[in-house]
Amino acid sequence: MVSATTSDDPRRSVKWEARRQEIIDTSAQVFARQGYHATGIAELCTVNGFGKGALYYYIGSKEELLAAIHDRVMDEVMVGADRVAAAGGTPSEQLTMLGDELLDVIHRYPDHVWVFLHEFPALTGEHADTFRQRRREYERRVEAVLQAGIDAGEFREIDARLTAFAWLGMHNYTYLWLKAGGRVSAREVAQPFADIFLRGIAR
Amino acid sequence: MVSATTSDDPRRSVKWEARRQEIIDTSAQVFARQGYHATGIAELCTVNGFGKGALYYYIGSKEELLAAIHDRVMDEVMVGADRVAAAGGTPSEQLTMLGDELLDVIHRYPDHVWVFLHEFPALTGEHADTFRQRRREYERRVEAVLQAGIDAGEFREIDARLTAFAWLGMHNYTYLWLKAGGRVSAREVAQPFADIFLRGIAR
DNA sequence: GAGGTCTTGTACCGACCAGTCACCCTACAC
DNA sequence: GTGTAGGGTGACTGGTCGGTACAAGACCTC
Repeated sequence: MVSATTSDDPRRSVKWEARRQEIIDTSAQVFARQGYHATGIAELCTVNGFGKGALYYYIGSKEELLAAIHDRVMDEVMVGADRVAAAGGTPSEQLTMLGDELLDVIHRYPDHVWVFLHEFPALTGEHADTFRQRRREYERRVEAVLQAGIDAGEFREIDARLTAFAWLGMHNYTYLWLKAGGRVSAREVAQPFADIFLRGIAR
Repeated sequence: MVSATTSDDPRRSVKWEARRQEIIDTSAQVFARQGYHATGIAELCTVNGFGKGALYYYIGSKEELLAAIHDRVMDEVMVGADRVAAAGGTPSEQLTMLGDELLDVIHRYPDHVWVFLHEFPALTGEHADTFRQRRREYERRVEAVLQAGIDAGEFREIDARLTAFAWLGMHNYTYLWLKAGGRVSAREVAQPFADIFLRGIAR
């Protein structure tokens, strides 16, 4: 899974990349709090401590910044899914691990995920296409695990696609209240969620 | 549950109320497609077939229009919850009915629900307070049914609050693909969802 | 210190924003 | 015929928007 975040321009310095990442992370916080459209470039300049010229030197455009936030989330989610696939195990174990990984990302990047789930319609053109494609790919991974469980007789005869959406909704919706440093850890949520879901679809 | 949508100004004519409702519904479609901030008043004028003056004659302000869309959804959801409470039955039956009602609203008002789930952070002041309060009230209803099931020994010893969020996420997330006139009906989704969830939390 | 590249602040651009205002049109009452 | 009120228009306002141009400072290499 090649990262879509890293600039494909090798001429940029390491320092440039680092600053860009910082701007992406800081801006994600602001977008999460106020919304993408409600946040002006001037405000992003203030919170990032740059003038407009410097900011645009790093971000290209406002939408590119939004796309970078999306990619940051998708990168993490996909890396997690790859780890799960590499680990192997039964479909039940795979699904449990997927939940662990997904909630871990939501827990570690609450602002990025908030932006991701709220502002994705603001992406246009190629950005929108790329995003939809990656999101769809992740959904298919979940669906595939469910289908494998059905085929193996581990899960009952459910609609894999519909059930995948149920699973995704249950987990993604935690973006509203699951935060790093909050009352509960990612694992403390993932465990009971996996309990409910696996019992729910077990043969 | 008194509706918060209906204007509290009794001097307005029936015709005025009807036109206002039409504008709310049409605007919800546009907001759902493009986003609240990305949609200008001028565009709302075009799609609704009014000049600016006439539009403001009905909506008061852009945010009031957004609030009206939110209220429309919450009204429907709350009416559904009241129906369920009035119907009685075991906690399992109650939860099943709540799912039926909720998905029915999402199915019938996909645009309103989309706006509701994406743009609620754009509400400010009193609008935001009212909305948060009503939303929280619905969450507590779900939580209460779960707690009743635990107390009755019908469900196992789960965290009612956490489980309520799981249930809400699973159902609310259908706003992404569940549409009136679509491939599947609300009931066809609610049934397997209830299956999964009730098995998942059964003692 | 010369020359070049990287980095940055600022003035500025045209477009668009939500909202207002003075005025008009039509229907109906008397 | 005149008065009145509900319903409607669209030009206009002050401000903000995302984005650009460009001069100049900072820093590196030789």
